Amino acid sequence: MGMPLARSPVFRLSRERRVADIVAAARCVFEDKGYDDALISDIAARADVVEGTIYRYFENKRALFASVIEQWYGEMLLDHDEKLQEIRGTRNRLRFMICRHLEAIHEQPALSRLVFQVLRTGTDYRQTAVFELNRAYTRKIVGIVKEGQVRGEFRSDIQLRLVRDIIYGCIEHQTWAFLRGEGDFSPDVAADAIAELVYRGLAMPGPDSHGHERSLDLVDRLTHVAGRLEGLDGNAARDL
Amino acid sequence: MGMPLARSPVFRLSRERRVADIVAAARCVFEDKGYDDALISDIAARADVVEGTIYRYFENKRALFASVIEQWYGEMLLDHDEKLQEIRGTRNRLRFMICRHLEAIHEQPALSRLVFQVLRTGTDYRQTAVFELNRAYTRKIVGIVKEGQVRGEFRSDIQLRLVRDIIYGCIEHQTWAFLRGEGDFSPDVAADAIAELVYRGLAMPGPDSHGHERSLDLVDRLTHVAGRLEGLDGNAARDL
DNA sequence: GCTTATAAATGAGTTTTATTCATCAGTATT
DNA sequence: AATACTGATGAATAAAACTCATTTATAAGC
Repeated sequence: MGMPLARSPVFRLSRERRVADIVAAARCVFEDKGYDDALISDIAARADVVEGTIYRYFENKRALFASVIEQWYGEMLLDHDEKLQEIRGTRNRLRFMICRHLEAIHEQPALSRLVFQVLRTGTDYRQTAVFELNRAYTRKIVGIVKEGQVRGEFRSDIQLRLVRDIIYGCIEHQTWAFLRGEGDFSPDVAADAIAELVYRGLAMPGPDSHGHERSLDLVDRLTHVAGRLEGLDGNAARDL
Repeated sequence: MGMPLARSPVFRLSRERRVADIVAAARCVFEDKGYDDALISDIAARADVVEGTIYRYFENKRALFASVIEQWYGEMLLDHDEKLQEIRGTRNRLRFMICRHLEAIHEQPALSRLVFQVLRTGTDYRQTAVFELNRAYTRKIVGIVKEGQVRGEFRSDIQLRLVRDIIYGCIEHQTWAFLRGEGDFSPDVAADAIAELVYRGLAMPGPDSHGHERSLDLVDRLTHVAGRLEGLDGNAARDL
């Protein structure tokens, strides 16, 4: 029998700190290896711990991955709300939401793909925190469409769920080629096209509907801009 | 050293027959266990062969899965063409395609889910036979829309790719809850709703009233100016 | 300062599965 | 009948997720 090997010096961290380190390491590894090829041993090495340590804090690989995504979603949703508040007009608000989603995918293709591939396909998806975050996010779109209905821009006989599915589904489908690494796309251009088509599909029927909603939209924007020009404080000046 | 164990009697089949058996067995197992939980040993047992035999005919688990899906797609596309030929009218034809896709998902939720989860996410998807079959399928939708444009029912300024993505994306998104086993849906009802919205989004706008051109023109100019003044977020910035 | 309880961390297993390979044995060919 | 061919076997290998008994840094109580 050999005598016990000397252990490498052990650094003990608080639970929070260690968890944060592991999640950060996992995020890197998942990003550049995908889910299956990301090894727990890779993650452990990058986080400067041993494999067993990871299982002290996470039930399994999937749970660790879920934590990574939760963190990412949290970051994203933060600056979202404030920016949306500044946007006036149904059309612009709709376009903003669409564009944001496209941008998120464009900036984090690897993580986005994994959400679609790994997380959403699980039967336990509804119990996930990510599911809840997603709901909060999609509720905003639904809210915007409702608003449009109240203002008389949109027909009131459309199912809100359907609109949500059209928007998110289209965005996703449109980005699949990019997510597989086949070429690039412009979130701005794509957002314009999608918003246009969706808007038209929802708009009130009638010969002048298109012009009508656009002028309503414009009145909003001009009101907003006029307010800013009238104020002409430091903020507005910077923005010009 | 022990003497060699007696082998179970060996049944030798033709290559084609054996492959067919294995694919059939694999399809069953994938259907009720999903991809990860479907073991090669399960499949081998159901096909009455030993694990090694499977690797004689398929490079790996993924390739076997791809074969299963190919077979399924093949079956589906067969009766598709003839039925479509009987349908008259752009709107009906569009609705038919949408409904068919919804029905396929409704009838084979397990396989559908696996296509989305396993096959489409792979970087080698474009090299797959399934990819080609999918293209053939989507080309039909594009064809119908083009036809609609020629007949003057649809606007001609819409991107065909976008229409395709809207339709498929929406279908998919709408069926995700079902695919995770949360409740049911009616392909017929869903098809109506989707077809309606899409049709409206593509349809030619109604005739304009007098003098409307001018105000539309003005709206365009003001919109542009407003965009420049607003230019605080990345959205409006593109107008500069 | 010393003892002791707590929980962070280790690293050597265990288990589960896909995959490989040397060998065997029906079937067809000469 | 001898030979080549190829379908089939099953034991072995390998890769990775996951477990656990043990160790030890840190903090709390005296």
